[in-house]
Amino acid sequence: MERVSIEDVAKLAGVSISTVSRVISKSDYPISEKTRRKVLKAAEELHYLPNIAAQQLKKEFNNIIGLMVRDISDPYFGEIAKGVTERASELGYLSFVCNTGRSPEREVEYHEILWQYRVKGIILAGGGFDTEEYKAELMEQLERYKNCGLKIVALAPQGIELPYVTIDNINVGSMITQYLVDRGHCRIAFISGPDNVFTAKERLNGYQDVLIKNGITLNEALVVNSDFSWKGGYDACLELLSHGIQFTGLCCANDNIAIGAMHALREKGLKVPEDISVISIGDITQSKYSDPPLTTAFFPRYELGKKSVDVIAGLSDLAEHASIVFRSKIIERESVREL
Amino acid sequence: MERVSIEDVAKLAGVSISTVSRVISKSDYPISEKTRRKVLKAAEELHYLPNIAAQQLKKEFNNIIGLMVRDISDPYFGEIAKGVTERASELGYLSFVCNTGRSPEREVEYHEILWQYRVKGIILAGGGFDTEEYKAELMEQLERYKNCGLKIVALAPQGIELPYVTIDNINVGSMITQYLVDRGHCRIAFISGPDNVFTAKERLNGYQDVLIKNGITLNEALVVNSDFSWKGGYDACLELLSHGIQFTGLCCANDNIAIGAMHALREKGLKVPEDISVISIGDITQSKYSDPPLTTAFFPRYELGKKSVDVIAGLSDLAEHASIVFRSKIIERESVREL
DNA sequence: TTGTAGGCGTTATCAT
DNA sequence: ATGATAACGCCTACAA
Repeated sequence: MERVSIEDVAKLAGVSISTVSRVISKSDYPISEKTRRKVLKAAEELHYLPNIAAQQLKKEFNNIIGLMVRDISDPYFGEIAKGVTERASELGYLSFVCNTGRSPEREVEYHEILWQYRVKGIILAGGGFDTEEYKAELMEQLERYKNCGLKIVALAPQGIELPYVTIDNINVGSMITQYLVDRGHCRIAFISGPDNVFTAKERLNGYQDVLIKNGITLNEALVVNSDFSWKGGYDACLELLSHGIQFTGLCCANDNIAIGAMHALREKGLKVPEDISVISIGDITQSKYSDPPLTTAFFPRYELGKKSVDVIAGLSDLAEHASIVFRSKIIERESVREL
Repeated sequence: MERVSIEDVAKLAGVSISTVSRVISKSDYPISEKTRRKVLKAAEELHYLPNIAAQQLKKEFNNIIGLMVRDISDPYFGEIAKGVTERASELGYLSFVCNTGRSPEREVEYHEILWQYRVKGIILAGGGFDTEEYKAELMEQLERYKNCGLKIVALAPQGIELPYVTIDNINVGSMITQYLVDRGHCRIAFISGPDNVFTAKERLNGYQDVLIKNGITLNEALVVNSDFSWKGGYDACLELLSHGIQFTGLCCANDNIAIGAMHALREKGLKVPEDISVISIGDITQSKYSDPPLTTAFFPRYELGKKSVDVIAGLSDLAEHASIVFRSKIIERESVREL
């Protein structure tokens, strides 16, 4: 019973392996009902399931999707992963989750391994790094993928042209900033992500655009970087406060940052939203359960994940350099007050 | 350049495919330095990487680990997945993340697919269901796996004997309850998980044991089920409150529940820990950033994930029905007060 | 309707 | 030190 192959089934059923193959793979090849039953019975009895590696040898690609994330324990990526894995399994795919830990080198390694597995496509969930080296590596991979038909989809900006399923990060950065401006805030701080990550840069750009458009002077001391984590937000907020510059509004590049920052504010005796209004981007599940519940821009992570699988499966035809852009909107909760 | 195989490399290098194979697979077979270089150069030039499916055909198993989780977007599973994927890739494995969405049927489906991919092992991250049908199915799979050497490891109770890498859930349920008792609480409520999931049952048992041991009468109206989610905790807490029974302490089966419950308490004007002390199990990252920061029992999810990969890789020899049990401890923060 | 045989890309076993 | 060849398990023309 150890290694049961198609041949064992054929023997037990008293037919040829081609017949078994045809029955098992549900081809529309005509098979007498009697034979089919014999085969099915034998397969059942032996607990036969085809070896995918062997099937694979004939095909061009595996039914596998590679999902590249920076940190799968981050709810941001977790929700994307959920969308990807669920949709993938609906369509008969399996998903490799590749945790890069924010290391460009690991990411490149993963690309090679995924390629060896002949995955059908790769989803880049995190934003790319703005370094020449990283971009060059990525471009090279892409070139290879294009030649062989392996599909690639990005959910966040990579600094190069490729198929995107995403939201407009500049725009969402603007939205949250404008939201505060509209409510009378003009001293607005921004806690960003790492300064070499495109996602962070774009959101920050959106913030800056709005300030300029509204005639508010940019103040470098009001912008601080973090690493998109709770702790990062906490630390960054403390740093921001240490600058001693007054502000009434705080835009955060994601919800993690905002939750960490609110924690820091609380520790410093500052009340949200009475003293400081906080707004961010993400709408992760726990943003609803923070204290106060967080006002944040909806980011359709689950949908993004699902859609990107459709693109790879060829269900959603996305031209080579086209993009699918989802819309965002502000989820109003209780962390912002009108001045 | 489309599909480059070992044969292409052999041709370009002007050697036989066996030679290429020996060079590429780094066998300790003697190869002249000159030939080796020729082969490596050709491989480089063609961007050759071996097709794993083909290699697979020869081997018994793939270097793939299947990770079965209920909900990858839940930080509990996210952290486990991080431990698994990181350790896996250190050891040259890739991980399929299988999101079962708490459906036993999907779980069984996944087992079949993973088997077809000839994965090296499967990690059961969530607690099993206490239904005869589910257990029977699982037992059957296990039988098959045992026959062919596919390893299986559970991180949470499944109701049957198999290798575990886990913590003692009964004990941790007791620990948090005792912690409240020690601080003078005797009216203690418990928000559990789904009542057919072993993890939830065991933690609840621990709670009941402690109450009995301390001569506190069990009150059914103080125990409520949830689904281990934020919303579940929120709803369950509201339900609990609706029973109208006074309590000063609240044990939650996990941090999600606690965070949701604290939200409900806040809405009802109840202060934590002044009016109600809350304690739970998990120590997920955001438990530190809740308001107030949550006192909770440490649950080494990342370590559990890592260790289970070691077991599958054969690095940590775990006898067939033995277990590796991690220790827990209470992380004291600010959600509990002494009466 | 069913069976036979060749090939998918590798590795391992023989030869040379 | 290198090369030819037979598996590995499956699919698919092509035959019967």
